[in-house]
Amino acid sequence: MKKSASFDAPEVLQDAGFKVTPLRVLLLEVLHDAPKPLPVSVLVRKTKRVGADSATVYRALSAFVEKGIVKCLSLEKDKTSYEYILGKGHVHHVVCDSCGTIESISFCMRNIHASAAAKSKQFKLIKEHSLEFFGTCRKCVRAVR
Amino acid sequence: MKKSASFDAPEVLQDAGFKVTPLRVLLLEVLHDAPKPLPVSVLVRKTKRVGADSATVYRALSAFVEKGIVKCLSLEKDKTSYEYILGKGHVHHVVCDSCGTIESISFCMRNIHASAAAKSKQFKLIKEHSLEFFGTCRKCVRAVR
DNA sequence: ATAAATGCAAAAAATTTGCAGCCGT
DNA sequence: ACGGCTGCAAATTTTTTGCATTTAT
Repeated sequence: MKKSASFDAPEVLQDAGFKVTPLRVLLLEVLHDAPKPLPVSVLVRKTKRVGADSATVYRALSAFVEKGIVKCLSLEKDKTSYEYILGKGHVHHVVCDSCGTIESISFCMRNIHASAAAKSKQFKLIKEHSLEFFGTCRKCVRAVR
Repeated sequence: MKKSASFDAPEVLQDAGFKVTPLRVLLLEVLHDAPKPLPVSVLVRKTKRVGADSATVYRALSAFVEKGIVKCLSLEKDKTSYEYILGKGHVHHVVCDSCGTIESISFCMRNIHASAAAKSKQFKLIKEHSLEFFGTCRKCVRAVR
């Protein structure tokens, strides 16, 4: 298996003012290469190979979030996941309510923030949104038949 | 302070096949009367007055979710909340990124499931979605000035 | 009567913190 | 050399589970 050819994790780390350590490089590569958000459990497991402690992983993830490199989200109950977002446009997800499979999709809605702000009493300006879909994936639909 | 005049918690419980116990009645009323999702910590605290243990609250909440009476969601990191949904249409939320205030808003998007399904490879049919907005509420905008 | 619901205690899981030492810059 | 980063251990917080007992139907 090959690493992404064009992604330069050390550069991203340096640009964000971080040191280039083995854990953070690996963590960033794993996150960048994933086609969908990865749960903490997976990130902790994958970084065990460089001897990383879960506490360090949590700390690195928080640091990444602060710099806007990754995003934290919880699509499934009691399952926090992280997703690489730097430079990427807005991404949404579809979650399988049967097996938990997650697919990322791009989906653009114009003026949605303004429309939402118009409905709101307490907010004048809305800056972000998250949109997630739920359904049963083809594999699980087949399994039920 | 008066309880909602028309909401009959015992009836909802019975219809769902549950027993009508003090805790579950109170819990359901609290959830029903709230204009926004309530975090577990709040629900546990509010039900302490009938001597409820947090384990019992968790169990009741899970039971409610299974019957489709309430919905579980986590709008803020590491903060699981529950919201009454029985009979209500789709509700969305706006979260203040500064103080965490949550406002519920109604917001309808036609054909959004079909549009999303069209973008997806792994899903043919999408059944649900969640849409949450983030911004800074008027109070916090004022505070920063 | 009987099955569901509860309280209590204990366990398990998830996340955070303190601190001394290591390592990138 | 400095400060960020790390490992390790311990503390917190959140959620779940087992079990004997109570309670609604």
